[in-house]
Amino acid sequence: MRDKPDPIQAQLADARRNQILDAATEVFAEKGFHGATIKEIARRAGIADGTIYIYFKNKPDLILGILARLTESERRPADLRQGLEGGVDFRAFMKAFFRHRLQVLDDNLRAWQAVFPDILANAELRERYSREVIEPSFRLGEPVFAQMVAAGVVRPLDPALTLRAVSSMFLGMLILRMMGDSTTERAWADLPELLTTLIFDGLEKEKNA
Amino acid sequence: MRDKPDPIQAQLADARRNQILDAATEVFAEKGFHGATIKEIARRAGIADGTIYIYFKNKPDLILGILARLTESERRPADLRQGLEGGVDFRAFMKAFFRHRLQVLDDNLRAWQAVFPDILANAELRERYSREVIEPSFRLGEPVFAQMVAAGVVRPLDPALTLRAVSSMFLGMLILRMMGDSTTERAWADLPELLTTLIFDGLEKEKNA
Amino acid sequence: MRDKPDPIQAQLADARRNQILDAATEVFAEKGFHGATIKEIARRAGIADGTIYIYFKNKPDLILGILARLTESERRPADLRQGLEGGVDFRAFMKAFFRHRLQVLDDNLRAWQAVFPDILANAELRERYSREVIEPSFRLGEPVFAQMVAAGVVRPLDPALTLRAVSSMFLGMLILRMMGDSTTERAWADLPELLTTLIFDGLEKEKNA
Amino acid sequence: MRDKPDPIQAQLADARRNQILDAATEVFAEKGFHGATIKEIARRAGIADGTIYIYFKNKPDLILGILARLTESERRPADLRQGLEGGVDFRAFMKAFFRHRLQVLDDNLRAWQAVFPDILANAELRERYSREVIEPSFRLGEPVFAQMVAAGVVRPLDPALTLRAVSSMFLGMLILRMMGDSTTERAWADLPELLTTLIFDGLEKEKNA
DNA sequence: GATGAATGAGTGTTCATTCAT
DNA sequence: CATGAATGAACACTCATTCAT
Repeated sequence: MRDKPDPIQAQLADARRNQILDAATEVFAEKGFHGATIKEIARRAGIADGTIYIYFKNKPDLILGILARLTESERRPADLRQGLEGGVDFRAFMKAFFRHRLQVLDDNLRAWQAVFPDILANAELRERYSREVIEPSFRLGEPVFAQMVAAGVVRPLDPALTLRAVSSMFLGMLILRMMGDSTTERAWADLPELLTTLIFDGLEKEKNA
Repeated sequence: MRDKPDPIQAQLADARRNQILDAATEVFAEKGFHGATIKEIARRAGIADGTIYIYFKNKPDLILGILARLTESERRPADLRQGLEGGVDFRAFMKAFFRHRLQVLDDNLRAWQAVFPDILANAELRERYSREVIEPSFRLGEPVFAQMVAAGVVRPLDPALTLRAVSSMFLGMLILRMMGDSTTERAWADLPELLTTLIFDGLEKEKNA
Repeated sequence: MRDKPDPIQAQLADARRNQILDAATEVFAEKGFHGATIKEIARRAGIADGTIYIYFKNKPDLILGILARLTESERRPADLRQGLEGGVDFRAFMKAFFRHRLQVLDDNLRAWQAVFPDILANAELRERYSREVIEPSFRLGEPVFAQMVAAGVVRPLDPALTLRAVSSMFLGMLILRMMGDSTTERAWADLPELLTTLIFDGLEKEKNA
Repeated sequence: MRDKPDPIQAQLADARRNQILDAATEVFAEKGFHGATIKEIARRAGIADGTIYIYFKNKPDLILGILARLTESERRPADLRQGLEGGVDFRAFMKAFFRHRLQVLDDNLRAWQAVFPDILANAELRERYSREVIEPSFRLGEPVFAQMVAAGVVRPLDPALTLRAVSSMFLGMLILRMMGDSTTERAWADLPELLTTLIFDGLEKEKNA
């Protein structure tokens, strides 16, 4: 009644939260935020409607909950040692990094599908996500890229814009997946190689003959 | 007394339709499809609620109307002569093409913002758009790219995937704009150059010293 | 410009009114008063929506118009000479009268179908029809029946009630027709004989052996 | 904790359903199906609008609900022993049967008023009611009447038609009640006797002097 | 007179949210 | 905590009616 119950209760509560968020993710992904009803989410989670409101303030809060799990999962640092053993090969690092990003996107596809349309549609959510996730992420990446330019590893391009262009490519591929493009889905495993070639080497043939 | 009225009526009706679609585009872009109410759209268009239903079957039909205007506008062929004078320089062509695409995206930004979240959220719309716009567009581009590979102009990459990757980059940049990213907005005019360098020349520095 | 146009105009106007009432009768009969729309009635009459409002104050006024034509048609006195030639046979008169009533009901079936449900549903119409048609009709019939009782032609039953009972039978048969009962429809021609036997002679077998 | 709740819940739900149907019957009877609003029905039932939709799919479903209660109530078999004690007097049986039918009609007057206009107006409902109630009822009665003809108890008339004629009389009297005819209302108790005389003995005076 | 585009009041229905049990 | 019946605000949509042409 004082110390013990807490951790157990907390774990149970956490399990419930995740159970609800799983159901919400499914239903949002299938029908969109507005097409989904609390009733359906509760049914899918195997609980009563009202129970959802014990764990979440309201329906939009479910989106925030999914988004939080999502950003946390995306934030988990990659283990990029694979493919980087023996030497500071930037091309190889890039490919490993791309592979990791694509893997994470693929893992979270349903969650993105659940959350992304509403991020785009809802001004408040849009600004919040921009401010809290996108901008910080770019702010982190820009000096890194600038450093690489300075080190002469990559072509001297505008860091902010280049970063956005490369990120856009992943964003765009994610959306193709969300649109159900089967070609993209089937070839997902080939993307690290292809994108690395495209971005690192360029389309132009036989550059260094 | 029999010939004249028809075209005039048709023109008036067309004007009304566009007036309504303009208002709908604004409101959908601001509040999303479900956040927007017919009342607000009518108010914004300066007409009565009921009038909308003379020109459109129902609310979803407004999205289809916006989408139709959008795809028509996107379909209009580019005049790529600028920047292509004097020689068949593929890099220059690519840049001109990119500039045109970006221009069109910029012109239609509000319409995309109105329509895109719902395309992602709504399975029916998603499939329809995939089938009617995206797939045909890729089907058109793939042989062109394949030809360029065969001609030795570009590196031998999988056409379907490469096309998707490049398209994704534009899709992604569009989404960054929709997210309100000010950097992307400010530098939109620099993108043709940057993206061309990135994709055609690659990130790697000094490839052909 | 003063005298001549009038009758012609009046005739045209009358034709239009009837054209509209014909269409309204059809549509009301098919879909009921509320299920019918002015648009559909106008379309069926081959005119524009607004035109109806030149000839009728509003939608309920159409019901009154149909009802007026109906009561007028029902009021037209029967020519009961057929079957009454040679002698004052009351049974024969009754049968002739029944035949005439049934004929009129059959002629006006569509109009009844159009008008009757709304008479029942609408308190105002109900009271109006009771006051203006039903009650006067009974008030007319009661002394006649009373006279026949006095004359010893028929059994001494309460005139008001007996009249109502007999009328009810026709009302009920009309409703069976409106309900689509095919037996009643097929045997409509046999009804005068049957109803006369039933009411005049009674069910009981072989009364006067 | 598992057995009890169910029956109690079911009973509560049933009470709610009936509470709603009672209110709907009143409002439909007063204003007709289309004149009645869900708001008014809810107000009359002392509940919120939305609650109605927990128990009924939609507004038409309320009519079906009233109709179901009505047909069930009409189906309850009569206890015809009264007036039949001591001998198989068919005339007495008929009178008792008539009395019972009239009693039931009187009991359900409001429900009939609520439901009947819409049965007449609505083709779907009309067919359904014909098929499910009227036709089976006649199919049940016809052989009974035919038997009585065979037994020589009644005059040899077409069973199907005679049955319809007699039923029509009750249908018609019900409609006179619905029309508000005060004479019919006041004399309702006298009807069994009168109708029996009319139908069994016939109008003709002194048949068996 | 005739038209039919425009109007906007009115309503059935949904569904997020609450709260008594 | 869990439930799910009840709530009622909100909204898409219809359609009788009007009126400028």
